[in-house]
Amino acid sequence: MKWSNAFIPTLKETPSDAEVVSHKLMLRAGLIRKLISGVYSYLPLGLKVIEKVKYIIRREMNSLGAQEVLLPALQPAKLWKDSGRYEEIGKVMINFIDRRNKQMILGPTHEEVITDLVKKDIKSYRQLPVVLYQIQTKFRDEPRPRFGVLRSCEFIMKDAYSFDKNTIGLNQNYSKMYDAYCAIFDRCGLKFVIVEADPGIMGGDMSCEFMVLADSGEDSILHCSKCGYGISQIAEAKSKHNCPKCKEGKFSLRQAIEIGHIFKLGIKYSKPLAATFLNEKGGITPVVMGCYGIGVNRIVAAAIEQNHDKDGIIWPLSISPYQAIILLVDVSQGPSREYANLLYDRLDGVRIDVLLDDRDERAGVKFKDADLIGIPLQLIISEKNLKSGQVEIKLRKTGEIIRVKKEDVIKKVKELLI
RNA sequence: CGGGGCGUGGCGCAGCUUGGCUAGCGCGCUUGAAUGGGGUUCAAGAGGUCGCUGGUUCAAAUCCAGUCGCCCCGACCA
Repeated sequence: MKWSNAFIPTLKETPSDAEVVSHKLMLRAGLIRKLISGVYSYLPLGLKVIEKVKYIIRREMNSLGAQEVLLPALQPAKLWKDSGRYEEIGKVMINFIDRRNKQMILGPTHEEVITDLVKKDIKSYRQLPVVLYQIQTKFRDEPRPRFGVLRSCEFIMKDAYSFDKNTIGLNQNYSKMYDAYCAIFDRCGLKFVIVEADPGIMGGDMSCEFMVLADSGEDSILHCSKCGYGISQIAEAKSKHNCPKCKEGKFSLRQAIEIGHIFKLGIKYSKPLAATFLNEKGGITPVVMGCYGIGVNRIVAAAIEQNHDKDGIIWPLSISPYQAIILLVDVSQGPSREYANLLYDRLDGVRIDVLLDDRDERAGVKFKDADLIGIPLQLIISEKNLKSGQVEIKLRKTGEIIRVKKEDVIKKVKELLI
């Protein structure tokens, strides 16, 4: 993409309604814009990051044998009355009457719908286990949306559901998901901790939360700096001083952002919604469920919370909107522009996703914007460099500048992108 | 929902306490010129019913009431 005809509106100053760093930078770097409180539009750069995160999630889900589906956001309220959660969830659920006078809701989560789906087609233990997932927009009328996309009323979630014939099967799927979640967050470049949590209204026997330590986090957790063991603050008293697991590390209260949560649901939904199958002995048994969620928008915000400096975002390579940005610091129509275009085409030819800053702006503006939007590699092209047959490659993360000969640029870029 | 704060061109703000001529500043935007490696300079422009409604007054961005919106703390967070 060439910046001169792209929609990447960066801001020099932070809009006054942003408080936390990820929100400020997402606005300034032109990733998002607010429509109303708790509802955001994703601009091209923001959407690209979302898509990168989705790609990583899909790869990991598919490789553990989960299959992708897409469930409706529009749902009948009756389904929720049947499961017993209608009253429980209350005002958070967006509720309305359709033209046939039928009470409808916009899905805040999908246990009910998926259970209903599966029960109609799964009749025998021979059809189990099944693991399904989707990446979809959830709607929650939050009492207090805040911190940009960290708590919003409309957000993208990956939710997966496992269906097993017994607890042994559930435990296996839960454990596979646990591993996949670690892989996903690792690949997204996040440092995270896993805490035992309170399943809350979701129900079930146990749950684990995947948390990114960040001052702006809304959740408090107790975390052992030595062995990494953690528990969510709600689940246990905060009186403990030493880690209950390794007995050595200090147990300290930390703020964190919840980016994933996995639950062993058991028969909490399958029983009331009558999702049953015939077991080996011909008995009618409810399916044993697990459910596994990831906040896709939150991964983006959390990645920024963990990877930024005073100049802007520092994207982990795996989720960066572009892999490299070419900075044409001379504005003239001369050889440097020709070379920048040539390099752009060549990188494009070897499938490197590159942004060419060919705007009629001064060098300073381009440097500032490049730092702000945080693309890992900055390829700096100028008359000065070209005279000595060179291109500068600046690493956003360290600020290190590598000078390479023109003919070696592609090779070096490939090398740096590994 | 309780407490607090804020709404003035696209963005950031001043003016409001103590009402008074054509409502200001910085950035951005348009045009021209110069400049050209870390948010360039000069000149000329465009752009605002001061969130909205009502009230007080000769006169309201400014005072009063209501209302809408936004942010923060708390409650809540499946």
